[in-house]
Formats: sequence, structure tokens, C-alpha cells
Amino acid sequence: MPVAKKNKTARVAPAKLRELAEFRYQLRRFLSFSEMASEAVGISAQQYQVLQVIATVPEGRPASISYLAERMMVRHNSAVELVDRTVRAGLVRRVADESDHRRSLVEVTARGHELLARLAGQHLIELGIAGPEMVRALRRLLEPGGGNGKVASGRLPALAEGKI
Amino acid sequence: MPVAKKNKTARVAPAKLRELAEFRYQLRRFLSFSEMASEAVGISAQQYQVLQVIATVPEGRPASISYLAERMMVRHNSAVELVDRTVRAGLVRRVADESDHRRSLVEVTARGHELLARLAGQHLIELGIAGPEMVRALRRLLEPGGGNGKVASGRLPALAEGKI
DNA sequence: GCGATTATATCGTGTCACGACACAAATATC
DNA sequence: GATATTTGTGTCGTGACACGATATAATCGC
Repeated sequence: MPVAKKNKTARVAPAKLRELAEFRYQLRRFLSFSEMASEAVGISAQQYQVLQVIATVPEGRPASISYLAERMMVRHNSAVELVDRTVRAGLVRRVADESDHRRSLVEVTARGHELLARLAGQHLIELGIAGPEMVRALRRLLEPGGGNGKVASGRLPALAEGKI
Repeated sequence: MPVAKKNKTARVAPAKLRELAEFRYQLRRFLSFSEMASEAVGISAQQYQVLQVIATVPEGRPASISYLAERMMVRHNSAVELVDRTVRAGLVRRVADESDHRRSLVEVTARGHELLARLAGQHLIELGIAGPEMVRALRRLLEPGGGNGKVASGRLPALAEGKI
């Protein structure tokens, strides 16, 4: 497919544009679900994500502000303020790192664990419905044709008839 | 798996929690990419999404404020203000609906189409990389085992060896 | 013709990410 | 051992943005 020369703007086929839009809509739906589920138990969606990140920190990694900032994809000062709010909500606590006094470590409280478990269960159920639709939307996007054909791979297995 | 009785909190297996966290991280990475790509061409990520929604409105649907609010998952007044900002950025214009004078229709400008094409191309490339990883993460989440086993289906085809 | 419903618009408010800046601690260099 | 550099966290003022409340105009049903 020829690339438009003006401003090097690659033209995108209408079908691909629709698939992108559909995928993005499904993301928004899932995020909206996450927001509502979190607020239903009295915390914000970001606070749920903080709990999720801190509770699943890998072995050997300190649950620090910088780790959280990296995983949450925010600036370090935004992570500081997010932790402040989550501490105030009684979901996590700050603990000084004995091996590096510059560092604060973040721990999930008992209440935080409880809410995390509830919300995670709900998210799993929701993804049981939304997940296959996202997978289908992603497959259509990743398949060549209808688009510019320049999509990086990888390849996906073909769907069996009647299956996702 | 027995359901905890206290507060009806379903317990979620640690492995499932990690998979949820990983999937959510991949969503944030993609959204962060989308934000940076949009800002690199001088518009916000929401404005890109507005263009995407309006440009792919199905036949027979008016590209109205309420349609946009529904697809963007925001309140109607938030959609009004989002359109205001996108009009000021020169990306869309409002047009009165001749068949219903209560309604404003939103059209993408030439500049809006140009930026949409560029960004859509970039998003397709990014999804060529991130998409298979999301599919893998979603598959792990949707598979039973490691979790509460109560996830609603659908079923996903098994992965061939060496493939995604 | 009138009441109910629908679609959009405006405005004040609260939340939140960020940039700029500051401080403390650890590390590297001499 | 002293100094410079780097790293990690924290604070604050600012701008962007979603929302609730409210209002107006137009359409529809009876």
C-alpha cells in the first residue's frame, strides 16, 4: 500500500480505523467498569491499582515510590501524592527502608488486602466477559489486510470455527 | 474453591492477582503510549479518541454529542466540553442537525482527518508489538486454574507451540 | 395545546497530574 | 576523609478536566 508523501502520513484503511475505534471503546468500557466497581467499595480506581501493584511486587524488588511510579506510568511526585491519598484512605502505609534511608516502602494494610481481594474477584468476572471480546478485537487489528499491512508481528493462531 | 464467608470476599489466588496486575500494567503502557503519541502531534489523547469515534460512526447513526458521550463513557455535559476543546483545537466542527434542531452534529475537519490518520498508523504499529502481549496476558487470565475457577467463559483456542 | 421527554449548553467546584524546587541519603571520585 | 554527583522522596502552585446542578430549546405523545 503506497505511503502518502505529504507529511509522511500513512493512510489507514477505514476498516482498520473502525477496528481501532472498537478496541479502544472496549478499553474504555473495561476502565469504566473498574472505576465503578472501585467507587462502589469507596475507593478510587487509582487506589485499587496501587493496591494491585504493591501486593504483587516481585521478589527482590522493593515496594518503593519509584517502583510504583514506574508501574503506574506516572512521574515520581505524582506517585508520592497518590500514595498520600491511599494512606489517608487507610489502604496502605509507608514504612522506612532500613537498608536505604532515602526510601519509603509501601505496604498494603489488612483493609487494603480485603478490598483488593473483592475487587480482583469482580474484575476477573468482568474480564471473563470482556476479555474474549478484547482478544477478538485485538486479533482483527493484528491481522494483515484492510490496513496498511505494515503491522509488526507476531502472528496469531487462526480461530477454530465457532470459537473465539 | 470455597468462598470466604466474611464480607462475602472471594479469595483470589496470588497467581491470578499477578496476572491481573500484569494485564492492567499493559493497559497503562498502551494508554501512556497513546497519550505521548497524541501530545507529540499537539493534541490530547481524548481529542484523538474524539476523532476516532466521530470518524467511525456507523451508517444510520448521527454523530451527535450523545453518541459521543455514550462511546466515550462520559456524562453528556463532559462530552459537550470535550467537543468545545476539540473545536478550539481545529479538529472538529459543530453542525446543526436539520432533522432535529435540538441536536448538534460533530464533523471531523481536514486537519482532524490528517492527524487521525497519522496517529492511527502509529497506534497500529504499537499494537503490533503490544497487542500479542495483551492477548497472552488475557489468555492467562481467562484460563481456569490459579484463580477462583469461576470465571465466565468463553473458551480460547490453545496456542500452537512457538506461537503467541 | 399542553405536559413529558430529549438534546445540548453553561458554570462553579473538586480532583489530580505535573513542573519546579528542595532536602536527605547513598555512591563515586580524588 | 572530604567533596561532588547521583538517587529517592516530598511539597506546592498551577492548569486541565469530569461532574452536578441548572437552564433553554426542540420533539413527541396524548
